[in-house]
Amino acid sequence: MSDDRRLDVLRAIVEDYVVTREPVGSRALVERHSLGVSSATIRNDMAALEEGGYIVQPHTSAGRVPTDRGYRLFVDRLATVKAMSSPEKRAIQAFLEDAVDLDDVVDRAVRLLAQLTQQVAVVQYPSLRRSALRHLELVDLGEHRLLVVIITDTGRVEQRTLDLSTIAPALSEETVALLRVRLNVVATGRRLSELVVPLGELADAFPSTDQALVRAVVQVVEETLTEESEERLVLAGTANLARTGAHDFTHTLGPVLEALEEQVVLLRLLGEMADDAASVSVRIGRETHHEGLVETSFVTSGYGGEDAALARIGSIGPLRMDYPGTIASVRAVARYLSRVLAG
Amino acid sequence: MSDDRRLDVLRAIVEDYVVTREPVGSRALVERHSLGVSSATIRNDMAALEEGGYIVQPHTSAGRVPTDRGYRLFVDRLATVKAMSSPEKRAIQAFLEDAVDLDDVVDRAVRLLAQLTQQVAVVQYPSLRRSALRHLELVDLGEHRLLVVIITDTGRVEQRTLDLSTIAPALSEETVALLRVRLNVVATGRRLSELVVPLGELADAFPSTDQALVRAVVQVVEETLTEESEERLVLAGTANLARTGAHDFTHTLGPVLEALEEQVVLLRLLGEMADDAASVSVRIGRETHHEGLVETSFVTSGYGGEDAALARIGSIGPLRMDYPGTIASVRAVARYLSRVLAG
DNA sequence: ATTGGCACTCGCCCACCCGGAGTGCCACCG
DNA sequence: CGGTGGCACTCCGGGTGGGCGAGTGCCAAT
Repeated sequence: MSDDRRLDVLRAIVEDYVVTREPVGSRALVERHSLGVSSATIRNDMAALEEGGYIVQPHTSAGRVPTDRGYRLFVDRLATVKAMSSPEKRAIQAFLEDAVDLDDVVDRAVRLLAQLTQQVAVVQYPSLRRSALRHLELVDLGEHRLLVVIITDTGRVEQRTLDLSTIAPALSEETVALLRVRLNVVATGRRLSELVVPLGELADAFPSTDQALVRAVVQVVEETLTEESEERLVLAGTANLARTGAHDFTHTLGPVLEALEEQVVLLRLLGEMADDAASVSVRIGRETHHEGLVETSFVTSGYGGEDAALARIGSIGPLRMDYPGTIASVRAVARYLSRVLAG
Repeated sequence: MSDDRRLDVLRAIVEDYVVTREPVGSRALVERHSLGVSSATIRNDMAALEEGGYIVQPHTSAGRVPTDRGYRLFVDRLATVKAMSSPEKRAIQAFLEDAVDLDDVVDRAVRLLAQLTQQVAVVQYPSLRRSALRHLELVDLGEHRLLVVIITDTGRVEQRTLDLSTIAPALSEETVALLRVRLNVVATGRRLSELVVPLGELADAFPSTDQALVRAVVQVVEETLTEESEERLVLAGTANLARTGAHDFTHTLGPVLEALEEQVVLLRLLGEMADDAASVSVRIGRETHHEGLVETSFVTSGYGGEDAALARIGSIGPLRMDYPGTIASVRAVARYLSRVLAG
């Protein structure tokens, strides 16, 4: 008995099931794929695949459906990558290049990916922690309030206001100006990891009356760069869930929508997937480790950095999604997104 | 025949239907409400109400269901306002007051409203156009790029970057500083409507070499205050659509989700509703003028201004929603949101 | 105007049945 | 020993038909 053929059979089952959304039987398989053997042989192979946990039959006397494990084997060893056509590539690039600022780039990327995959797209904002700082700005708002603006080399702008009424009741224009200059000297062009120590030493250079102020500002900068670092997510295409695959979810898609609204869940998942070795990472069904997502798969890719990615972009769809196509789309958008951000 | 009783009947039908989600018949009505007449009489009234277009029966020999028109009459003349309990009020206020900045306030408000109504909540960011300016900041980013930061008295911060390479290749520190001071003198504490003329005159006070720069900056400020003025929307609770009322929508909830993703649609609607006289405005079914929303109703209220509202907050749910409850929740959250923003 | 009564209409539910797709197994073959 | 044709069996899905019950409209009586 040939192991190769069994894998061919699994591949055929996945491919057919993705298209028809119906359990696929042995006869249909030999008709639609040139496997060179009879349906009886396929039946034997199917029994073996079921034994191995790669497929199941919903009821006796029904065709087979891939399991999570079956999909996993499919994406790991069987999927043939689809290349994007040149016109598609050009369209993606052109669409992203037209963006006017970071918000616009992210917005365009997420809509584009939702459109390409006909699923739900997710884009994580470029990490502040891994970005380099371009500029720090302090603005005295009056009423003892100081605005801290942080600008990164990816174009991301983050702001925080700081209430100084208990710390520095009298805020002198000169102190602010001096602090602004020194902060920028220390911080510009560096990443957070290279920043903690120098920032900590900064306060020592100021007169004792101002040290509380300096420490407060430094603390806000550090907090913003760490706490909020992975926080922002943008979604698009939730309507695709209802449109294409209302029946892909056994009950309703309520739990899925809930999971998507809980950004914490997605952020944790994205974090886990960043640790995966490959550039494109796939989580199938239970591998998402979240109740609401057991009937979905999540394909993500890092973007924005040569060595370690700045953040991730991904697509969420039903278990029976077009894995090769989704992987190709996610990879392509990630690639061009990186290019646009670098340029 | 008493017109009053007919209205009572309509009210009873709406109230029952909202709870049971099933067509309500004459017998059930007299049992559950003390109308003091027999079911036969109710049947006559129902026939008249159907004649008037307020109710319909899905099939012959079924109970009656309110029409859009029936709901409209209900909210206009029949709904008895539910007062929020004091503990509820206190909880709302406390929850909103804990917010740390504008983004947080808006985020909390939208989640809170989604939770209270068990529907989809929408919050529009405070209008830039109607806000007063607190501060304008210019930051030289190098590489011929200038960052313009606009801060309003509601705490909203908006930023734009400006490419000056074609306008002012050599950007002097002094020019920027001078422009910053003058911009703030002119703009601080004013609203856009009071701002267009003075901003336009600003360039005249600069040497001719800098006028192009000044005009570019002024233009960006004006664009940001107008174009983007109503742009930002935040949603929450889309999962509630699937949870509570999967069967409230004849086909799927796909079209509804699509409409919600098209923020343009919601923005137009919010704009229209701002023109409505009352503080709380209700759109029922077709009144939304959007195909995807024909099976939903939209309850909104302005917030944040004594005379003209800064922006709107609202809740979207199925046609058969609890109108009095939703109206009460929307009004309450709007009120406390206004209070928090003003304080 | 209101009411009790009554004939009538349908939608819903359930039970039943049949066809067809698909399986597992077995005996047979190269 | 793997592959194949054949066959009995299972069981889902869909279609049919009948009874029930909720609800209506109408009418004659009060």
